Amino acid sequence: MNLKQLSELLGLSQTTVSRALNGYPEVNEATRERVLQAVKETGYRPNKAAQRLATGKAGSIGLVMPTAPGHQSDVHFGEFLAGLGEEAVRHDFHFVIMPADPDDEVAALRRLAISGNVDALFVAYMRGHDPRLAMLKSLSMPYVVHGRSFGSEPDYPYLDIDNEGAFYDATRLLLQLGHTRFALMNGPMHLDFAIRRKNGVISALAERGLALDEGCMSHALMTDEQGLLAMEQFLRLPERPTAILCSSTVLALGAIRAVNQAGLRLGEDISLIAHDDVLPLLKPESFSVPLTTTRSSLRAAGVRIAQRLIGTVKQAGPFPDQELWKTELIVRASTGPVPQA
Amino acid sequence: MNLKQLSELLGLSQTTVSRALNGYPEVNEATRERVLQAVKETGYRPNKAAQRLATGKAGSIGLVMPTAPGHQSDVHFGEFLAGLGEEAVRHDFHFVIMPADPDDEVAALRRLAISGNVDALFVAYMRGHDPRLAMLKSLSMPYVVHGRSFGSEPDYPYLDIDNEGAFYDATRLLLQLGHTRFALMNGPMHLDFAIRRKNGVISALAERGLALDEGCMSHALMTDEQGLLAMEQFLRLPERPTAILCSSTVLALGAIRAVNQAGLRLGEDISLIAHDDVLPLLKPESFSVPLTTTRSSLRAAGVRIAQRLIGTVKQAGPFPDQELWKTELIVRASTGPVPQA
DNA sequence: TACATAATTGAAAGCGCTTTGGATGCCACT
DNA sequence: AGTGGCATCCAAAGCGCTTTCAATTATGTA
Repeated sequence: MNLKQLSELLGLSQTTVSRALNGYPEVNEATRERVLQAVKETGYRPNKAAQRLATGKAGSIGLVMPTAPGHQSDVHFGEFLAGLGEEAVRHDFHFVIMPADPDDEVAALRRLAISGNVDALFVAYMRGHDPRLAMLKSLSMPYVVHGRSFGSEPDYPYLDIDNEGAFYDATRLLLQLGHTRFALMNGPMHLDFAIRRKNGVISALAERGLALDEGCMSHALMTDEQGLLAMEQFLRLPERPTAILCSSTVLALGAIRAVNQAGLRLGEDISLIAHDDVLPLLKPESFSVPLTTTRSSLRAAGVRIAQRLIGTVKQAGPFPDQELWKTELIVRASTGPVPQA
Repeated sequence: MNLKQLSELLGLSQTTVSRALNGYPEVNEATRERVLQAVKETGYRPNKAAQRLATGKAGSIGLVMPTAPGHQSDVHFGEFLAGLGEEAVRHDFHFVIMPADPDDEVAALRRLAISGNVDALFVAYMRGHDPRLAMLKSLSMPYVVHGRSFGSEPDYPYLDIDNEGAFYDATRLLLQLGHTRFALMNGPMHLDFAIRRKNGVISALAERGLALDEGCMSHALMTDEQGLLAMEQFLRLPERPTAILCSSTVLALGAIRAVNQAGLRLGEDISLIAHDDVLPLLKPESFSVPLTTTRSSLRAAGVRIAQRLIGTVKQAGPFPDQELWKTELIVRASTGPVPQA
């Protein structure tokens, strides 16, 4: 069943049927009803390829999937994708996923853009001074960045969470509980969120005249293993930190294992706050000691970015260019007053 | 730059240029060279939408992304996708990803198929007696199943690993080491791979006149947390098992935590073999006690399935309909002789 | 009542590609 | 010279949709 057949069936022209379907105002409401009814009865579905050809819109958003060892199959990627997908499916949009080595990001993104089968780009894993921004700006294709790029003029469309604020608040909470010896378990140093989280911690500490020692900071891939290693290192320090800030619940997993192995009690000897992306795999509330977290749903961010991207392609109203989401600080049992030595 | 312009530039017809580009035999080699040269110089790229319209091929493969809580953002999904993507990008194929609730799988798959923007379907998370198979067969669209469906006639195209063989071999190894008390930590009961792995263990044990007690079997989502819980339960049994088979390295993570917490030594008091999907997040060789595993790369499976799917759409030679991959049994330090009581 | 205006609808021209159904010229062979 | 067979190439017809431009009818207005 195609447009022609449908229009013949209705005794209308293809033009009118097309307009009725696409919500054009110049078609009689009664006619539109009739068309809609016929669509329901016949099960007619417009041919995507033809629509694309005629409109020049592909109905898809492109994204690069980093694929080097370590970056590979990031737990967060799937969750984010679920968010994008949730929105995309409502608009009959789909994804063009291009796998690429992180070193090839700029080129991969350009290839994707000129490939002609995407209408918009989604960009993630932002770094400080990210080289992709300049390329994106030159591209004349809508895009939204997830995160930001520290050190670059913030004149590009993005959605980010307030990483600095989150870790500032978390640090303040621990300070109020009396802690003075802090450690930060962070993601890879070049990534934007890691930079901002570090800044948040540092500025909260600075207000009390405290500083974050180099030895009390780790930058690593956010895996269980790395969390364990980093925590073991912290625990070996002569002045053992009592307050740990952790960029991911995945890292926290390993970290807590180290704490337990050392015979220490979480929430008593050691307080820990982790950032929670709301991964269904790892619920902070069901840890043996429920985790205090800064929370922001990765999936919700995916939904919102898809909205903006698709909305822009469909020219459906203006969207804010920059959005900064606050995180929630949720206190559970992994934080407690500093132990009396 | 489009076909028309390119052909005018060359003083050829669109027909000839099109054929030269698509490898048709009836075009003079010299002409073809000339065309190829011009393509290089002008940077001409065929318009995908037009090709799709003309050929009726969308150049994409569709997949459903399960999205219910728990199933959500499965670690394995991303890794598998990386494999699919790796192959797809070589052929300028992309994915249409449709998120759907697992309860809605059949309908979602049908919607995807009739949406008209996919040429082939990829289906995963197979269950015993999977209801999707009948629907797929009625669809007249190529598809490949990852895994199989226990209890259904195996007359559909699939790629699976020999789950039964893997766990049979693993069990045999442990038997040879003298173990007699076994436990199996498995994935969700309804999933095909879980059924087959259980069968593998049972049949190896049966050869020695042993059986797998109900209490020594757990079926759960493959998360760290569930691994911990299951192992804690096993360790509380009066006749504590000494040999553990584990359906995932993620489960093993939690399981090992429980072992450590109980003050037992992995590879000495308790032997454990886990199935390793080669997730970059979790390398069995870098566990504190390196893990003995049955290994099969999920990513490689993704690549292969994409090959078959794309090859079928492009009608590039016949592909085997059924493939069963052997797994590797890799012995590391988490297995040892049964402790002398 | 006559005419401008608004409300509906249609015919037809693309969008850029593939492919069918011939052309054309050239050669070898009767 | 006449014929059939090849090797090349092309004109033109779609693929199924959107959209421009124009036609038709209904509605007001003077």
